[in-house]
Amino acid sequence: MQTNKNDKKPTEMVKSGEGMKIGRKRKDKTTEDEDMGFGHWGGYMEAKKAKLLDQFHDSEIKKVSSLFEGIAIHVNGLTKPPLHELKNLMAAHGGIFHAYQVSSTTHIIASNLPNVKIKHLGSVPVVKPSWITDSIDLKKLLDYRRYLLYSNQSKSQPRIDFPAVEKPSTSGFSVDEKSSTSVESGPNIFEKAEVKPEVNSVGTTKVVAQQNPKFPTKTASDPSFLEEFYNNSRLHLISTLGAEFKQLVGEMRDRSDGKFPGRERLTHKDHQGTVYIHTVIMHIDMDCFFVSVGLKNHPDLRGKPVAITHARNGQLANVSSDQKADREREFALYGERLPAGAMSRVDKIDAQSSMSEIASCSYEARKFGIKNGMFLGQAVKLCPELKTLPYDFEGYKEVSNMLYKTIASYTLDIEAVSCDEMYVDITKILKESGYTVEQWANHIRNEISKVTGCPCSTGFGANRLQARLATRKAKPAGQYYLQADDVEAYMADIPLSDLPGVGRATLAKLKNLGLNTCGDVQVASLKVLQSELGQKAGETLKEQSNGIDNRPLNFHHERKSVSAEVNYGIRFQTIEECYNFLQSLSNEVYNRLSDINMRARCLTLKLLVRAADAPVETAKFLGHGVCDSLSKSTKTNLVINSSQIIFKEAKSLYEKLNPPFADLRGVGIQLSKLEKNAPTNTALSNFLKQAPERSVENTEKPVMIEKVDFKEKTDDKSSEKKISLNKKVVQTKQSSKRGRPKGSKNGTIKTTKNSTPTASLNRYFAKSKNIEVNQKSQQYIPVNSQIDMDVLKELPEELREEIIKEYQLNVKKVEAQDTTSKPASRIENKVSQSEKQVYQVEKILPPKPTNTVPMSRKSPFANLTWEQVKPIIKKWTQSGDEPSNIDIEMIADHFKHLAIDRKIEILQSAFNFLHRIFSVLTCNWHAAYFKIVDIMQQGMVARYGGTLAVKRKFECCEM
DNA sequence: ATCCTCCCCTAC
DNA sequence: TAAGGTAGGGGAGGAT
Repeated sequence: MQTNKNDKKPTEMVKSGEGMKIGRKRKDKTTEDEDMGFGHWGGYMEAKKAKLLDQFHDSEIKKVSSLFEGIAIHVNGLTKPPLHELKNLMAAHGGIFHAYQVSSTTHIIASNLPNVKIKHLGSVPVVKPSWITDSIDLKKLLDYRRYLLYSNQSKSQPRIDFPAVEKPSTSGFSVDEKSSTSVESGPNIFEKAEVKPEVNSVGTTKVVAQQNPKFPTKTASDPSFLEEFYNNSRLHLISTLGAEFKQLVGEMRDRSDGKFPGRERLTHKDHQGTVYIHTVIMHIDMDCFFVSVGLKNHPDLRGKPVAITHARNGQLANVSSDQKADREREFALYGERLPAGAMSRVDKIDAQSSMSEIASCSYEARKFGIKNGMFLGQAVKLCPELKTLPYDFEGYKEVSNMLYKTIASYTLDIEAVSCDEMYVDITKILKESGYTVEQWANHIRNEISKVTGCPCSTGFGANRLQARLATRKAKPAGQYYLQADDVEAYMADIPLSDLPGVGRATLAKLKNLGLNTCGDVQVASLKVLQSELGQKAGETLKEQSNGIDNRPLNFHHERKSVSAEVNYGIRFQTIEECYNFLQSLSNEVYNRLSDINMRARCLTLKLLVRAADAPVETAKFLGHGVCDSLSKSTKTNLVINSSQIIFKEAKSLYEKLNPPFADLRGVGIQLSKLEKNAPTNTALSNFLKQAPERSVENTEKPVMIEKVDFKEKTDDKSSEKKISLNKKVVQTKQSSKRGRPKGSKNGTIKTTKNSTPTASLNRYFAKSKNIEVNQKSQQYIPVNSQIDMDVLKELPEELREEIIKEYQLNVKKVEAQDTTSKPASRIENKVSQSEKQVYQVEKILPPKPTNTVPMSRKSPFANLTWEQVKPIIKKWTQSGDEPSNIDIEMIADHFKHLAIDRKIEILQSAFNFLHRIFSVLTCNWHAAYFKIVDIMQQGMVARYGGTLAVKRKFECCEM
């Protein structure tokens, strides 16, 4: 329960999910090997780190026996053979592999487990991997009890040595939990571990909660809490799977070859149907997704009221009178905070009711009034014969993948909504195949049903809203096309609750206005709607009530924030526990950030704190109870790209909010203002590694000189003549202390054909040494300001003139020489010797008055946008032999990020670093200088919103 | 006016 | 027992 801190407006924290729930797939320690033959999907594999494609991979494994039929393993920790092999073995021998331990997991495979893990494994036997391999070797399913890693019993109890029970490995053999226990006579230590009826008739079966007092229940104080929580959280799974499919669609579109095997298979039936000219949007949604998947293994329950929950029974045993009193108190408080007119989830439950949430329920259950998100206790009151099924996260993932794979074989005009729902623009499909909407609907629904074994419903319309509302009518297991002519009439009777965006609060407000259907809203005053719901929401509601929806499908999803929050199991007894958890959460959220190769600029800490009048023990086991919610975000524009920074900022925000840690009930970290990380460039990073003294942190200030003293370069005789700056050069400390880059010898530059990018870079970096200084005079001077004809030629005429004028360049044509051994322009390689012309700077810029960045001075590139300049530089870098692999965009991007950092040292380092690179690229120290100023200014202006503060910040940065 | 922060609301 | 996450749209009200 949350309360707005300011207006104390009561709200109820209700998470009602439609149907699909699954848990975040923790990062598999194993990486699946490569592309498994799905050409269409193959490239995605590398990028996704084996997430969604795991299932596809599995499907490629040929089943050779049914040895492990009925067995579902979860591998915990490092094993020999490793996890992925065990996985493959299971697939090959008819077993099931669970990436997470779920309630249907029959065995945990582990080679060793720390105590902390053991105590939370519950009742599932932990078995050594050799059980699997030995069984395969002997072609018999061996009794796992010989392979137990440890005994689940209390240590005081004697370990019983069981005789091996070996069963023939006939294909129909099933090691069902119940049947395997029957092997033993009388009670034994394993019985408790194994008797766990999967299917419960909630109203009748009563299982006494078993809790080993030696192993107190896990809360967020436990280091392994986060992982276990995520492994069991349906909401987490829904979220992460949804995000993954959105990303998947984008990636597939990027990699698509434009061929769709499914679509090609559709026969052109002489185009007997209508040829659709107008856009047709399909909305496709699996019917009570979790239940449908669960029923695949429990066909006996088809047609019965079924719900997916964690809890197995609707009534709790052993509720103390204190607990009952607390519950009543919390429920009352809960009701107080409920928005006026809103439905409560707790008004039909009592102190004994289970508060396990129903993730999904069958249509038969819905007839009793049971809804997704309802507490099991309440549901059982509505329908005592309700059957419950445990979660099967792996199964949901598998079906989701099949669903998306099926649709993707027809089109990639897909907007992923969640793991079981998407919008598809089928206009092209209809046009090409000549199918009518109805023919297509039949076809695709059949195929999905065949492939997934689960029913789905499809709705069609001219926009997403219409398609979606059509699906409502189509459900369950049906299809409906809402035609343009019918929209108006169809909308009138639609209840407002059916509209997307109309949830509990909005519905209550509308109800108070006497509005119940879209028809009501159609004739209501827009002003009234807006004053009640807000500007935007009022407008949207009005439009939607008329069936209007102008939002196009979004095929490419771009993430705007990354977050991780936990509002369950938060019970800290010390501040250290709290900070430790914050650290875990920081790691988690950082991993997600780095998974998508981004960095952030803003961090928000979100806390749920027990309301002052709420009982300390919540009604729901380890729930958050009635809470106030607080949030606070960072105000600096600090680059957030490590878990250390995340933790530091989160901790600092926590200290600002400073709630009593014992009253914490929820913690979340959100990162926003995301930016793409500069793509990693191996050449560049290798280069930096090889020349650490020139890394960003160590580069020196730009060179300065007292007098305009020139002299010929000394490091390369043959190039000296080209350089007209025949003045005395004062060798500075800076240039002399710099390490010599690889590939250069005595500062001379070897030009080698087929040189590596790194060598190239080094070579040119060495050349940038030609910027030399005399530190007495504080003047900037480009000692090596050669401007190639080619460079000038690339620029537009006016710009060329402008540069020459602005820089007062008296360019002089110099006879080309043999320069193969000179540190001259990299361009010479692509210009024939006779054509080669090098212009030289004869007149140098006037002395710079101060050592600050001359803001008023215009860059030679000032009239060009960066976008215009980029292709020019790109051309230089791409067409020549060198520096061939420098990605100019990457460099610029890299610098933009550095440039917008507030820290002056970093800014300055950035400047120096960028300057070096650009000097190399342009062979024009001065142009490079101003280009960088531009880039950095752009970066800062973009970041700081063009305020005066930007200029001040920039100006005060010593360069 | 416009932006930023701290919420609320919604969807799955 | 129970696993109440996560991302995005948007608004109120203060800061600039």
